Amino acid sequence: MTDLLQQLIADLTLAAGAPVALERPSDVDHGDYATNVALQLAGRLGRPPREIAEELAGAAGNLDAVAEASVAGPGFVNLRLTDSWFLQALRETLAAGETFGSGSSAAPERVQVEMVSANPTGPITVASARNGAYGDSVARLLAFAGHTVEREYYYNDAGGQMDLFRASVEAARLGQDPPEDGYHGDYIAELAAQPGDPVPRMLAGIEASLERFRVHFDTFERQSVVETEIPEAIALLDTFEQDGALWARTSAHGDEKDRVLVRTDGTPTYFAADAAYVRRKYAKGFDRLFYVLGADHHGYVARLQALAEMLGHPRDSLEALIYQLVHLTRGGEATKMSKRRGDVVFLDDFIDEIGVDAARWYLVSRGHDQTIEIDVDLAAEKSAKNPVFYVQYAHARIAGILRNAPGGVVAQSHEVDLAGALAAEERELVKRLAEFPAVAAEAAQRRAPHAISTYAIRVADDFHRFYHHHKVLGSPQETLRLGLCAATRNVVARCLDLVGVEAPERM
RNA sequence: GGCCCCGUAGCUCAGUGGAUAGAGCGGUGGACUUCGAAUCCACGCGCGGAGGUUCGAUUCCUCCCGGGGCCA
Repeated sequence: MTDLLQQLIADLTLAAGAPVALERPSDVDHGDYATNVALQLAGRLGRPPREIAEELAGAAGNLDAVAEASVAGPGFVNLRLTDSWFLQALRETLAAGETFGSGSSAAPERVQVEMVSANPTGPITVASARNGAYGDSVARLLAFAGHTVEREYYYNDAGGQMDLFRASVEAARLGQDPPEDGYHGDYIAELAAQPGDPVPRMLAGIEASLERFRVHFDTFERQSVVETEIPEAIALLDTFEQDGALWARTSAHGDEKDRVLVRTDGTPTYFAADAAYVRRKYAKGFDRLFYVLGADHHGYVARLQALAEMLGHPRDSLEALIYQLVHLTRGGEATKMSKRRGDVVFLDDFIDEIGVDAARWYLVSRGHDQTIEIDVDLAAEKSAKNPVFYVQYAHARIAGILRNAPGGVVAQSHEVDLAGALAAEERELVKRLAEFPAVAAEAAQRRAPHAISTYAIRVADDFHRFYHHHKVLGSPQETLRLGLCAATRNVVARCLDLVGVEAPERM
């Protein structure tokens, strides 16, 4: 929310005597902004909503920013704002520059986002790519909101899966079939062709794929290291012995049942490693822990939160971000997603087909609670029709206009001024840009990067419409319109960055 | 059997209490001697079903139906 909008809301709240929320009416003829506060107050005050609305409209009409305030429908107050308000709003976004919309968090935290975390038994798949695309965008949103963010990748370097993986590579070296349920595929043959432990090389390959995908990790954590701290973690938990095993009393902390930590034979469970890992994370000083998990892991959330609580942290300071699975189809037929059978779609192949920008956009432009269905053939074939290019084109188009500006210079924000009445398309675009801080704040709070891509399309839409109707260079309003272009470019570039997509100067 | 997610336009999806529910793709017809036509403009169809909560429900609650997932 811009300062100007906040000021307007504060003034209206004072006039109404109750918190006012402004919204954009679906029909612009209703005004620039509207509020339903009279409808909400009517029940509480026992008065007709229209009567309250009339009073509020009268008070609002006296504000400098308001050109016209009217009552409509059952008790909405519609506001039309003055051109000078729009000018100020534009100046504000220009003056903020790169920081426009940032720092929305009232209480910045140190947070860790743990994501992907696939064991290095094969290349990253498209399913894991959704984890990375979503997790990384949430991390970007959180950082933009003012939090300090670390991205971590966690993997099991010592379990049965890794033994099977190494055995599969070894079998390939000897020209034998892989063990039962072992791994195969071209990548196994490639790893077998090189000597030594294949695990570090596999991990390096995964990291390279993710870097190419613009998902960067600050830290890599190994389970073999975490496991050494199991005793310290267990000492801090609420435990009891039964049937010769050691249990965590997770049922007293929101989990559906208690969990075994140490089996009767003395070996720790995976859950014990989880406990050590959670303890280690908090010990590093994080206020909040994010686990980005596929929907098939939703059953783990309660026990992880139980661990947080037993370790003395609020259970909701450990947040699981659950995303639904990706279903790939090829020519309308479902493709199998079994990594061990080697018929899965790898991230690198996916990127080769549709590009990093389209891949990242596609994987976050839907709600994380929504199953994604992607026809790989269609995505590749129709990439030029992908909305991501529509948004990128708006950026490139503006870059072109600004290159052609006299001297290549755009006026400073305070030099931007009105030159006659603003056109409808100009007012709509300014309003759209003014929404950005609220959109970014809500996207961060809801951990919902798809709100950014949805918004970016609207910005591009408003800009293309503005551009089509109004000449920028050489017009009497050149300075103002160049300012509008520059402000739009900043917002579009920021939106693209928040979802990991490049903002091209030329296309 | 228990739990989680989802049913919105022909298709893929936005919309977590407001006015006439929006985009993209696909379809039809228009707009380039003009700063970038990868653009713009015009035209159609829709909230799975039944109750409840209230001034008002696609949105919140209950049940049912349908799709996906996890656990047992």
